[in-house]
Amino acid sequence: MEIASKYSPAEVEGKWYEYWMEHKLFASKPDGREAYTIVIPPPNVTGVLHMGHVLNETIQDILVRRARTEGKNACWVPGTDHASIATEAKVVNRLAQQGIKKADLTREEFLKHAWAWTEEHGGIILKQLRRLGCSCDWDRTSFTMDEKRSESVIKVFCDLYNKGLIYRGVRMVNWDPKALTALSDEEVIYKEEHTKLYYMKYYVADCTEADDKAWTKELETQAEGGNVIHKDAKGYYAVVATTRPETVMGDVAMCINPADPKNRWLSGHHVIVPMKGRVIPVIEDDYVEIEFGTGCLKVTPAHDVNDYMLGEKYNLEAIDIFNDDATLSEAAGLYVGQDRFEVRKQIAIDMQDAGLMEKIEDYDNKIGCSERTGVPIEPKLSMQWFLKMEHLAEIALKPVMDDDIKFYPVKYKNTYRHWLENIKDWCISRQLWWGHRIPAYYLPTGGFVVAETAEKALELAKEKTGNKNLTSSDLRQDEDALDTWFSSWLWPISLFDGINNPGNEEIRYYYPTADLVTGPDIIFFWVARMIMAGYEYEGKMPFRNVYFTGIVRDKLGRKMSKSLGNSPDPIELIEKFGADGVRMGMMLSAPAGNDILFDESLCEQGRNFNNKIWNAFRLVQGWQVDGTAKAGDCQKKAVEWFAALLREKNAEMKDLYGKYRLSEALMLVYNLFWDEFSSWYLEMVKPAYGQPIDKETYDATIRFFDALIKMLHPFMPFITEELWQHIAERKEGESIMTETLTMDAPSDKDAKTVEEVEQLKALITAVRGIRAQKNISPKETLTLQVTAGDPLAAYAAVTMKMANISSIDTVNQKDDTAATFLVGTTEYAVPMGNLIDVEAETAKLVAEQQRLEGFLAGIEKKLGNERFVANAPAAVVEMERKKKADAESKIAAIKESLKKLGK
RNA sequence: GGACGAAUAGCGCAGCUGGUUCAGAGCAUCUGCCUUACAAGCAGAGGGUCGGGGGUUCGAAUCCCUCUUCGUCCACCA
Repeated sequence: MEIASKYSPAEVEGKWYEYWMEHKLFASKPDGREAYTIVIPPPNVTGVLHMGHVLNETIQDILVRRARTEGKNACWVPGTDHASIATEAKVVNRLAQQGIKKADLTREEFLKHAWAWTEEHGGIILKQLRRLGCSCDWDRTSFTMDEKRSESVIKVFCDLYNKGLIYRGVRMVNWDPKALTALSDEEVIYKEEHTKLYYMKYYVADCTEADDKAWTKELETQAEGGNVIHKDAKGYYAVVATTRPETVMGDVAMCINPADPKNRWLSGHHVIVPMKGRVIPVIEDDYVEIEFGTGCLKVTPAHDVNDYMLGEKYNLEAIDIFNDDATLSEAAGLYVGQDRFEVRKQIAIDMQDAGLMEKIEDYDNKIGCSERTGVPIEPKLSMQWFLKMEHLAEIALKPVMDDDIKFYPVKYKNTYRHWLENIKDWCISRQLWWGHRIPAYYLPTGGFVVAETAEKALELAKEKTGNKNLTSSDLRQDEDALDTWFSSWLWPISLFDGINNPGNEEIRYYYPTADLVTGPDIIFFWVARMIMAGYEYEGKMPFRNVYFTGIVRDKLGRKMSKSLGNSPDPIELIEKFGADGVRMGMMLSAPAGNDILFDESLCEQGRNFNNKIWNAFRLVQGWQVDGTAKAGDCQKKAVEWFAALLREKNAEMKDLYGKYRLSEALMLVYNLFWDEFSSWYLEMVKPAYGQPIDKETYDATIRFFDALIKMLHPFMPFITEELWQHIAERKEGESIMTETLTMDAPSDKDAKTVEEVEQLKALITAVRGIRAQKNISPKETLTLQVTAGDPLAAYAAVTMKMANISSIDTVNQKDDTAATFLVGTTEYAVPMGNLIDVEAETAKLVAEQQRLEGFLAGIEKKLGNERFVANAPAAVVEMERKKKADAESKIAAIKESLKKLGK
């Protein structure tokens, strides 16, 4: 059968994925085997595959497939996340394009649109995962808002409420004026921006005659370290620096530091809010930084977290001057209905015109922005639901600190600890419709009940009010939905229905899951909270190991983004290089925790490797097998060596997997296949053209090939499955995927064999090097001379074949015209006849001699150092002595050779 | 402003508790080859003194201090 010289992924990938699906090879049910579970970090239901997913999912697939080769019952559960803000925003946008405003729809109507959108776009990403070869148990596909998951969320909400961990209250929250919802602290990202610092005049409202006299005097003396008093035609004034002049309408006080000498004169006075004209008190608190701005702080409790704290402390009124969309409200009294940023510009102009602006400076500031919509968040007082975190943080900290749950890389333990130790209550309500609706029901008489269903709520309501005549229409369910992460944090439990159906067979079998693979950006959002929920609801960790991937960047180190256009479409890459090639390209440069600089050329390398495997197979597959022939010495030695090498490398692989050093594991098997197997082993056993191969060697080669593709399978599932069918007697329904890879541990003898062959390779390479230097064709046969005691004598047949040597002669005297070289301390010589270039050969030897003499001098110096000999361990000293002896004998050999050359 | 991490061949990286894997593989580069498995390949070669400085030690890429540069996270300086 003629096989193409180039591997064509497109022809095999689809076929095998179908085969795996058809035979339910990814499916898992609890059984007697050890479970290996991964739950997918659910991508947004309406998302599409990007390079970050490719990295993440490839790693998970490698781990899952590896677990299968170890004989474990591997279960990878896929699913998607409803991503409330992101999805709702997309739906709102689409409706807007159709001329529909969300405000004009009822909740039910809106949700109908949202579900339609979800069905239209949902699951695209899951289909794309199949192209990548992901071996998820698709029958288990879940959605954070499907029935079971929703039920779990509501149950947990009620439970936490009943435990007193959930409360409702008016607090300062992060308000997203675009999405019109509160956000958790984690959803706020800070961006550096160039802004202005406005210095505004607050005239003193209550300047007495005595004040005037005293201040006038101080103004004249201008004493160092004394009051800094401002006065103009309109009177005395304080200067307040702010980045947000538009909030002056909400000012209820001015605050100075009691220890601030500059502003002592203002103590106990009142000042007039510019533009607004309201008279406000000057209060004193050491929260105010003396050195910042003028040391005077305007206090706007409704619009700043810290001002809010001051407001609480000094019992100040909070005037909310913004509407939900961050336009100015009636309460502002000025600029009503205008946007906050327009007002900022306008009020600055107006103040300047009114002589109320002292100056404006440039200022670099950090602005908190909504993670989803990108708009600057507005600190806002509002009624929200919160989850107390103290207890949950406590139960989640210890297991990570104690390494019950291991983080890879470990540096994230610090990050984790710091967050948990400084945690604040979690704002879990969102003013959105797309999500799990909060199961709180308000009573007509005030107050509320929390219950899993409307029916139960009614019962509770009757009890609470004592009114038996209440009907469900008297109750009004809370309009808010829950934060998306309030469902994601249950994912490892809810996927196995452990909330609704505690202690069921599946949760007992699959939980705790084995490994979690995710990005460090969601360590707080998701990882930490899953750990909390895991201990709260299962009493156990949700996963044993967390593998944090890096961020995928382009080769210039920039984040991949749509706007930069530097993010390749994974599906296009797969079409170009094959899924196996893309997977390998991704893994080649993806050590845990480091950012990945992705470059298409890595996929090319992956594709080339596929081709290499393919061609190695073509070679083996084309051999004629002679059942009666005996294996030659060369073949025997080769088989013996490669068997030893495989055992060693397999053990190394195991170690690397254990440390989650997957790129190194891939590199190892890449070298093993390409260099050791293809370049060395196959060349050793390869029969002469047109000749058959003996059965013994052939069978061994097939066994090796089989082991190699099994080692490769987790990384490159498609090509390995394709080739496995040709070398194994596969029955319908069987797959390389479910084959276990068993191999003996390497022995000391293996180590010795491998080491000998390393020397042998050095010998062969040296001969080839001589050919390259002297321009001797590989086809031209040479002879080799060695002085007595050749340690590689047992491999003579291999040497002769690989270096094209006709005879290896043990001699006392090397040929005068030989090119010589050393392997270890053994000197070899290749007689060159008239091909020898005496000058070049001499130069080479002299250089080598000089190098060795330098080396020797270093060692002698070391050994001459009494303190070294006295203090260093005996083994180290012994080693140095051996090095010295070796160097000396090498130098002697070179001198001998030089003499032969007449130098 | 804190905390953490990183700096090793042209590039992206590995080098665990100091001395035989010690200066490493991969890609790239250079030279020679279309040798009938593979030019998406084969054979061979060059290249770094381990960010700077100081210290500990018989001995430092490895431990300590310091500086520089980058990155990440956290933080209420309006």
